[in-house]
Amino acid sequence: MTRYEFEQIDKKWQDIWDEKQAFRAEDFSPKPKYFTLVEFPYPSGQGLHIGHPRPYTAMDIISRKKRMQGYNVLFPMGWDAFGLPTENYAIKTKTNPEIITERNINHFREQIKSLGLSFDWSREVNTTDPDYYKWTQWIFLQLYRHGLAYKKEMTVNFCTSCKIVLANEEVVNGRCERCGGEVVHKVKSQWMLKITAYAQRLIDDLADLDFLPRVKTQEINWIGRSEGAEVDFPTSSGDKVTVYTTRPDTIFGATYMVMSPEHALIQKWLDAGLIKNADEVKAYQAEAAKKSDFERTEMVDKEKTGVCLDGVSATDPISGADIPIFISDYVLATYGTGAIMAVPAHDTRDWDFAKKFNLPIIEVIKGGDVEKGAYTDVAEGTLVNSGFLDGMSVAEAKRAIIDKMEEMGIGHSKVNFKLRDWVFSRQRYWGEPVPMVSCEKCGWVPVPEDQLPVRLPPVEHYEPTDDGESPLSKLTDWVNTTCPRCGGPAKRETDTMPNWAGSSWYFLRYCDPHNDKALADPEKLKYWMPVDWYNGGMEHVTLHLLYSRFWAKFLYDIDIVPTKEPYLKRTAHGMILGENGEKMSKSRGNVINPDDIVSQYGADTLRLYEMFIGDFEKSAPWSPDAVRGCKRFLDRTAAMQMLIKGKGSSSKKIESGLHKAIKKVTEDIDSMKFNTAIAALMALENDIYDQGSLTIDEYMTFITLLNPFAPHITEELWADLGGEGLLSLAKWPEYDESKAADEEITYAVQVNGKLRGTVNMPAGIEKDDALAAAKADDRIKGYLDGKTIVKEIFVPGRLISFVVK
RNA sequence: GCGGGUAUGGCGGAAUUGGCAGACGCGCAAGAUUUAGGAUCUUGUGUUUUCACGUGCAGGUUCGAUCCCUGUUACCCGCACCA
Repeated sequence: MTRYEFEQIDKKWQDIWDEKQAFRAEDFSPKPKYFTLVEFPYPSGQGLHIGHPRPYTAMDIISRKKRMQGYNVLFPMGWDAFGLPTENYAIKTKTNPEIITERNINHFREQIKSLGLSFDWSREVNTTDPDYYKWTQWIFLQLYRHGLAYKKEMTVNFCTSCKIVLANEEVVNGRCERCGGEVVHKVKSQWMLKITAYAQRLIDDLADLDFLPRVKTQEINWIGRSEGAEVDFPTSSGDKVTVYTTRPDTIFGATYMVMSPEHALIQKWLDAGLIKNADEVKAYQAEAAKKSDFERTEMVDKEKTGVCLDGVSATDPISGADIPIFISDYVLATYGTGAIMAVPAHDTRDWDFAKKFNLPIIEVIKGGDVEKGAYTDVAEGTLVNSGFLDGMSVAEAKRAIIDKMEEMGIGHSKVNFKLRDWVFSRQRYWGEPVPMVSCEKCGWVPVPEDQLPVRLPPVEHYEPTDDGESPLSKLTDWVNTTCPRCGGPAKRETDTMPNWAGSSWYFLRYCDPHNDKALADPEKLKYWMPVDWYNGGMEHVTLHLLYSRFWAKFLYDIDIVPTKEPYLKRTAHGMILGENGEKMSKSRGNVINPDDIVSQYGADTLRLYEMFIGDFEKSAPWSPDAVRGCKRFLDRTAAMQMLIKGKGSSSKKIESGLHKAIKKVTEDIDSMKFNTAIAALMALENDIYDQGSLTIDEYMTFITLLNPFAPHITEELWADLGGEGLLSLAKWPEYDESKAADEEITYAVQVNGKLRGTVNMPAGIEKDDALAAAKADDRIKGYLDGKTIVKEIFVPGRLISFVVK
């Protein structure tokens, strides 16, 4: 073979690897284990996107190299197959989603297999398989038993287009993350998961993990921890209002209080007739309730609105000052206590509000001009107008005031999180049924574990009902059941789980995918877990990644899994954009189909190009021309065998080049710098062509280094030239520093910081000899003649620099 | 507004304890070969006629700055009234 004959060899080697089960991970092997993970895809009807192979190939390269380095590698693949697009397609075509899913999976599997990825296909999982979702339901029951799943009547985000309830994480700029539809608030009874109970640990345990810094910061910001205090303010009604503040030190500057329009006490005061301007207050409440999330987002930076309560006021418990109470939608009911003390001098939002409503602004921290704007610096400035706090720094005052409040019994320090509990119910068909039964006498009763899985029953219509209930609710035969506790009449839960459920634990199932007694054998989990390296998209950091860490931590707490964190290392890939630099989409007409590239240039070309396209972490535009450059490189690699002469080493230059390449490729794979690893191999190949010959041993090493990137062509060449066994299972080359050393090094010579020439010198040259040689160089001489050398700098292996006067 | 990031030829991108800027690939140009070629091979390719100038912009530190410091501009991503 003198070029990459992909038409003949791609399929051939894929079949051989399959047949020999070359990439099968072995439970309990004495070799060191290595668990590499890619995010399993949602098998959509569109088939594989050109973006999919990028992370898959990257992790395949890492897995293949690890395998060749003697590791027992677990590199699995599966299907995250519950979800809305399938359900919507089912509605449109009146086809069973199960059938659509099977068809899509088969198509995806075939496409993925055509890329020659070294997955252990014997461990394939599918979230929609009852043998799989039995355990998703089982985990839900454990969460329920431990008080971490609860049903709650609450305001939820509802996508008007998908007709589905969304988790907070699924609402983007007030719109549906998936379809962009408008999100409104609805009050519904929902299953919730208490992820907030793990908020602190989800932050703390990041410290020991090898996650990209931006992944860590994004998770930390999303969880949104803040330290402050809760303080009780007495009111003229006799009720106390508790506020949350991160700036208790500024309490002497509190000139009014703001409560969210939804605050329970407002309703109480209205009912008791304490509020004289009740009509105005009610009107404001109604208006606030009407606003969708999108409108509310739009409100940011717009003028503040609100209504002052006439008839109820509050008292500052420290200063004793009487202050008015407002309601305003800039205070959220869902964060803190739903009420704040407003300190306009030192909070921008309060300042805006105070200016609009002509409220007093009292400076309590010196350092700014509070008539011009809020002074919010906490690092500098001292307390003024604050009684016993005067003269203290912000940090000192915080401590002092909290001590005082605790002493008085009116407040205490408090940590709050932005993270909310996870809305876990969906009123849809294509998801795992929530395994709960509602009994008139016993309330919510879990389905006994021996009755799992609660299978999705066949239905005739997949549309959600007009009242927003799941299609399952129409199946009276299925809904009506008996209570597992008392045997009386009961109804099944008709909500299903969100598509994040099955993906929250799939990596565990890979360790033991066919177990029907447990979600996985504890011994196998102990052997394989944690995942050593997990690569995925940045878009999943506050969704899937956080959810699955939560589940893994819970399962660790109840002794199901052996590690407190599921993933040791997390990296993220960039997107592949269209040729025009825009995101690929049908409407833009810039979509590239991976099948076309594979059939036109071969799988190895696609793999190589996606790795060569640019920095793995960044997005990069597709270039059809550059794809051909990669094909050319592979063709030249095959043709290079015509240059083979003899054994051993052909020249010092190629020997050292080869060893440098071993080092470079090995290190670059470990740091995901695939583009420079490939560039190094291309440069070496150019050097070999320049020399005109190489030995069989050198050639074999070269194709071994290339194998993780281009497994088909290198496997074929290896076999052609009499290589033993499969190249994919051969030994990774060892780097030998002594062989990588050059005999001669080109030194750069500078005079007064400017490059004036280069001089070749023996590798081990001493400083004095090097300086003498540089001074003797004709070109350099010209710059030194007639000048005094005031400084001589020698950087071994790199440069010589003269400073002259 | 807050948090994170980026800025280098015609294009994608290289270059780290500060040491030859532009590796590698694409594109382009000339030539060879070919019936032909979106094939292959060879050579050249940052700008400039020269001096010289060049890593978003303006300064600074240094013998020496894409890299460190100060200021500034543009763009991208995430969050967004979280008290």
